[in-house]
Amino acid sequence: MDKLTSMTVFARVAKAGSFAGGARDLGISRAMATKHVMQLEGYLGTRLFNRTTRSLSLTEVGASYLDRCQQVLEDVEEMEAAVTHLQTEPRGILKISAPQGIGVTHIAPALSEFLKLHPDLAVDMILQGNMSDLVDEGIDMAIHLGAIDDTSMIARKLASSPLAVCGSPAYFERHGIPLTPKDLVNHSCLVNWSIPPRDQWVFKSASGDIRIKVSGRIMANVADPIRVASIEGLGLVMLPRYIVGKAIEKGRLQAVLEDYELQPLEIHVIYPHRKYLSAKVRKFLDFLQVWLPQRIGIDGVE
Amino acid sequence: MDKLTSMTVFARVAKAGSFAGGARDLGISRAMATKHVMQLEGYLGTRLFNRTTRSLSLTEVGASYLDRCQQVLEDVEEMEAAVTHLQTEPRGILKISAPQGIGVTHIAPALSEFLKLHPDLAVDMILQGNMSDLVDEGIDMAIHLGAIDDTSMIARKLASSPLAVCGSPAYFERHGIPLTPKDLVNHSCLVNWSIPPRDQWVFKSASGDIRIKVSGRIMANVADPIRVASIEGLGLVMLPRYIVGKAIEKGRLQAVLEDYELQPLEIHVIYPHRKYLSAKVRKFLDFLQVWLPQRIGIDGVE
DNA sequence: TCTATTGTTTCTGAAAAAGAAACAATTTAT
DNA sequence: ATAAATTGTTTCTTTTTCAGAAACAATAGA
Repeated sequence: MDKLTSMTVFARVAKAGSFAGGARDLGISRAMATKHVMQLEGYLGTRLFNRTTRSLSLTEVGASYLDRCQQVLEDVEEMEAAVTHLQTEPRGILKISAPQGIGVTHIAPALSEFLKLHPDLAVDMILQGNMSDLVDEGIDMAIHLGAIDDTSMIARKLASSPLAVCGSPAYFERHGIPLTPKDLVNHSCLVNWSIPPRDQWVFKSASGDIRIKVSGRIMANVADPIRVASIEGLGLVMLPRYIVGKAIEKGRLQAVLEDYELQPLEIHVIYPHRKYLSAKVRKFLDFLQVWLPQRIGIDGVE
Repeated sequence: MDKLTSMTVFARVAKAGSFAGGARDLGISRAMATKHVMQLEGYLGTRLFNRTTRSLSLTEVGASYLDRCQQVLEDVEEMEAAVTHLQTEPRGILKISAPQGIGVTHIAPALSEFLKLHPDLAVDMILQGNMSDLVDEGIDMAIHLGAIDDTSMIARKLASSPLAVCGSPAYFERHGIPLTPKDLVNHSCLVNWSIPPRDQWVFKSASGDIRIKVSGRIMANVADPIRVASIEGLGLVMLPRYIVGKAIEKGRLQAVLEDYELQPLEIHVIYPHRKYLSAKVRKFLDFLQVWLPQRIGIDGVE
């Protein structure tokens, strides 16, 4: 039984505070979590956990072991990162997380092209993961929309896309066209709460920012449903041009409040702060940096 | 395939300079050595060795990996030592090396008694290994006779035993009894060359040390054959009392040159210099420290 | 009380690990 | 120079191990 794996399991169980939790985190069965830790205990000849049938606590030895364990696991990780850093050709699996909208419209096509250049590379794409724990999930990089606050990561700005407030012509026929941001409070505004600041739409004006708290009958954590709902006439949406561009072009949606400037949506890529960056991450970063600004704004969902 | 094992194999192969050599050192087949390294290479996506069918050299990446590898392996070892250090009860396998003579007469009995006290302990005893590479062989402790020079080890003096020059009455009848050390050059002296200073017998006298270079028809690296040969009348031996005591007592051997003082044979135990000492080593050291001085000198081989 | 969840054990199919033998390539010995 | 030995690797087979499903006892919460 791979000792490093057992150490990982042990550390995770300790962190989660339970075998079941640790097993879930790692995607293995409870049975295996137990076995790994037992193996370790057998090998070391000590209990690492005090188990009282339902609650775990680290033994004194276990606590001491955990410390060093984590250090060793980190070292191994860094060692391997250092090696893959020396590679020039991307290979292995690139695990990338992105919001659904841009993920489908831009990142996936970018990846397709990138994969063609690098035959030894594979991709694991996670759309709309909660992205709270990049490193926990083993994610190499994540696309992030809007403001950045997490400082433990490195963020690089890739592009920005203008936002548009829009609705369907049918909707405007029934409810009228808002002429100032304040009018929005009387409209049904469909919100994509995955892009901060969630249910507030911010307009720029000479007299400072105007924040409008909007609400409507649909909220979603991805852009597509509300784009569709908006076309169906269910309300207004504020979405980036790369999502609604085509719909506006074809007249299915109509932009409003165009005299009021909106803070463009910034598109960042964030990745864990590491001493060594693997070739796959390094090269795809560079690739995106060139590719995305070229494509953003000229496309849109059909 | 256990990654730590693979790392160990890789490090050993690199050290040995060949797969076959590394495999021999580790006691595994050449096939496995290859596989372990290949696995590692596959995982890292780089060659670690440049193999030109018959000669090995580390890749640039391989060299960098080796460094960190060794560090990690050391860390793991220390981590586990730290854990076993916290144990109070000896357990696992105590690997101990000793010269054949004292190994059989004293260390083995001591171990028997010690094992009775500690049910979770097992022993791996190596008699008369060349003991050059204590840590390489994974030996926990070694009994050493005579002067100590290796400083990378910790040595603790356990006891000392007087040496006796003796031969069989039949031998003396035929060749006469040596009256001074110098007479020895005309005698057949059977030498145990595993105890330094090999073929020189050193006597103390008022006018300084007298070193006599002796020679005879039998040399051995263990004491027993020359003890037996001496009893058979084949020559003189210089052996510790705990070996020849009984034979002298029973008249099968006769001590000579008793007016000349011999540097007593010192018995040390040496063990690797480690930050953490396992319970099995710690406790057996203490056990021997008490047990051996009590027994040495009162016994002898039948 | 009943239900859900925990840690562990048992069992079974799948996966792998390890070495023996075979092989080509190459060095060393005779 | 020829033979013998040694090297790294591959193939093949046997044995061992691994991993999860299911079952189980124990416990916490509703």
